[in-house]
Amino acid sequence: MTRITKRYVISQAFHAATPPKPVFSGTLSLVHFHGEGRASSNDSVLKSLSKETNIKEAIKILERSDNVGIGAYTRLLEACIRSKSLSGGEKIHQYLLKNNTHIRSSIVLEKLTRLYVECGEVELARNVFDRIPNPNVVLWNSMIRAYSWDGLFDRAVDLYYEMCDMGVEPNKFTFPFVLKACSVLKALEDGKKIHDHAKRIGLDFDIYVSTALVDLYSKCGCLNEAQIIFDKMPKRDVVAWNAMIAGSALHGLYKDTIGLFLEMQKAGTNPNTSTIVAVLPTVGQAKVLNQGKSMHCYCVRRTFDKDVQVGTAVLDMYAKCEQLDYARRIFNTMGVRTEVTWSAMIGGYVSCGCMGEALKMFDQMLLKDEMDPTPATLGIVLRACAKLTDIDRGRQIHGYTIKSGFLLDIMVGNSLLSMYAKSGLIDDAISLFNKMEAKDTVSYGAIISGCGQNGNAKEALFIFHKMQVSGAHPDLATMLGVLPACAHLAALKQGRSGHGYLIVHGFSSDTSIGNALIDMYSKCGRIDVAREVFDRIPKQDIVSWNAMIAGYGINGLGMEALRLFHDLQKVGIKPDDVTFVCILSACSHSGLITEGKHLFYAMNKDFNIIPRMEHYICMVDLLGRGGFLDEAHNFIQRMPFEPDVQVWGALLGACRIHGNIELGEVVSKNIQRLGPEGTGNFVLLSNIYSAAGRWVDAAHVRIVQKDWGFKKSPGCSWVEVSGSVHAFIGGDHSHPQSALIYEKLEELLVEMKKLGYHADASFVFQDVEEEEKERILLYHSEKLAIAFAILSLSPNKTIFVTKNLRVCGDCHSAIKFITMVTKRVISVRDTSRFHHFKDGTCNCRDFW
DNA sequence: ATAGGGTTAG
Repeated sequence: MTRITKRYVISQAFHAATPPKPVFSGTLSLVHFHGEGRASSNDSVLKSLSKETNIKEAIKILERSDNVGIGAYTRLLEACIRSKSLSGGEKIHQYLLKNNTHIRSSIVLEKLTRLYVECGEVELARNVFDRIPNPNVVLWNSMIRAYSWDGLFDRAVDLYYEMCDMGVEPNKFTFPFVLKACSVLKALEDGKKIHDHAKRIGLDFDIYVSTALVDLYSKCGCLNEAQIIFDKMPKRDVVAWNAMIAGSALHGLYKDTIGLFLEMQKAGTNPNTSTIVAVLPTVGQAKVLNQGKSMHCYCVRRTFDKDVQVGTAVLDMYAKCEQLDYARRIFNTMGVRTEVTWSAMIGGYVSCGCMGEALKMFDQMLLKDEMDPTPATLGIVLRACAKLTDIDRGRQIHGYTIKSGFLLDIMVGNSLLSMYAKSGLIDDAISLFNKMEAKDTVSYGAIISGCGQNGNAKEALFIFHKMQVSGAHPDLATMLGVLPACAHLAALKQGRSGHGYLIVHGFSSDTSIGNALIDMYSKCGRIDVAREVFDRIPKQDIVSWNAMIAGYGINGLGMEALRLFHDLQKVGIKPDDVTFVCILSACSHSGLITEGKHLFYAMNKDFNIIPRMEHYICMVDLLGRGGFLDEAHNFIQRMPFEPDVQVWGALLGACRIHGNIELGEVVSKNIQRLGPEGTGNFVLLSNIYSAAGRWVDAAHVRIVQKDWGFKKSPGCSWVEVSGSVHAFIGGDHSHPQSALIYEKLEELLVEMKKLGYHADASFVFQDVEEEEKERILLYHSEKLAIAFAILSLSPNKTIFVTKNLRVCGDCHSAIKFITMVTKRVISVRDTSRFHHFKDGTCNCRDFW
């Protein structure tokens, strides 16, 4: 799609730049006609030929003349070629066919082939070409070149092989054409074969052939190979330098590119606009503003800046260096601006976060005549829609991509996908994804991370498997979507196999990958492996440290988290706001209240980080869990900004743990005042009432909740057994081994009771008989998952169960008994942390 | 010359 658009633009430009020319104008071939036949009839032919519309006339005259030799036709055709008169040539062709004259003559067929080549009619050219018994190398060359010009690169390469098969030896003009085609196709293997061929003929040192080889190898990523050929060139012109520079720029090698740019000038070759246009993007990528400025000066000195492409490249460089004012100034002073210029400017605003300005410019662009958005423009604007979650505009653009046909452009499709996914419209994203005909690695990456971010990790992993079957190759970014999905599901086996894949493909030393692995392993309960990964990351960044601190936090290893926080300061990396969220919640989970309070104040005083809502949530949680309910309440009231639902929710949770009904009621009034966001809080409040036996109040809360239209999401627990995830909801009978599972639970209950277990009825939130309560509790999802795991996993194996809500208090105590009865180690990950149960205790020290 | 998927908290 992109290609078609570009060609459309180019042909428009061509028409605009070329004034209508009288065909057969000037002195062309007139002289030749005089040399042959009878002067009188030829003279009249020539006269009528001076106008294209008179070709028919010319043919009539030829028809009337006797003994018109083949030369007259070939010269006529030659004239058509020079003036690119397709219609004239076609008329002659038709005349020859009709009269069956000279139509098998090689010389006529050659001229016709060349005519069609020059007029861009490749298929017609090929048709005639195939009738020539032994075309010479020049004709083969122009045919190959014609395919290349028309974008039919694969056919250009095919034709080269055909030519060799026919025993025609390529010359120094053949190689540049066919190598160019290989370079565009990234057909390295073909390119190498052709390179060998050129070597055998001894043409590989020709400046044009060498340049084409440099271009081929550098575009295919073999920069060393390109450099070797480049170094061996006896002479290098600006095109050769540009090929080398463009190759290194393409791979984002800023230093090498600038090095070549300087070297070129030292060698006495002046850069041209193509050089500049190749170099500037790497300057922008590397954000080296000073270098960019001096390149800009160079352009001004050589008046390159009048060139649209150069101007656009300079503008883009400033935008990438976050110098929007410079970029805008360039934009304003440019005499000519193309769609690319506008797109670059809009893109600059988007990456700098100025969405309003970006959308304003996009609207202005739409109002301009003869200025239509390109696929790239739409991609940029969709990114803005995603960041703003401007769904209306996003959908509008979706409509436009359908109408314009741009939806077939895979990048546009991917931008739409990620716009929907990031706006939380995962169903729209999935349906678009299913409709997309061509899907690449990026499409899969977008939908996988989209599913993960929208809480559908299972679907994410399912699509990941489909991706591998489809033959698309997961890359680094794909895995950065897959690993969090594994982490969410605690799917250790799948996460581990992902880790293996990353090692095999050489991605495992990447920092972001390491960070995602730390998170995955620590959420799968393997804090030891997480630490190993952390220690092996060659260049840790702040995210690595944060992930590791958080990992210790949810595993109840607060002291380890604090130790790491102190190590962090020793290495000289500055903690960021997220670091404090991690360390404060780590303190909270381990009951390290003094340390947490200290850190909260140090955060502002020593680290210059102003606490955000998230930090207040952590602090309320820390104080509340620790039993300092009034202090937590005071803390909220002293907040410098309005606390949100989650802050009050943290306090309500603490009221639940410590059974404080009075404060719980105050808090829940505040929550209801703040609006409908706090679904989970209804459950908490109702639980507080029912724990105290106030069934009527509890029921009332449930009724209000219902009236407001909220559903409590059912508790769900799952466990991974030999690579597949088995999920259970409370009282669930849908599992194939259900009967065995319930039998096991009854058996366990008997043993647990012998050791002193009593079902804690305060966790049953319905007013039913005691025995019924015991059953309800016994069939909680976490207990079902544990029973299934006991049946399925060998006794020496730790059982990992994951739950979508907080683990229930009765289950928490029951699991302790289960570890005593079965002598097994059980870990439960709930929404807030890990509970590692062993020998009748849990490492959360009942701080759940 | 412009463009797509990405890790940490709760």
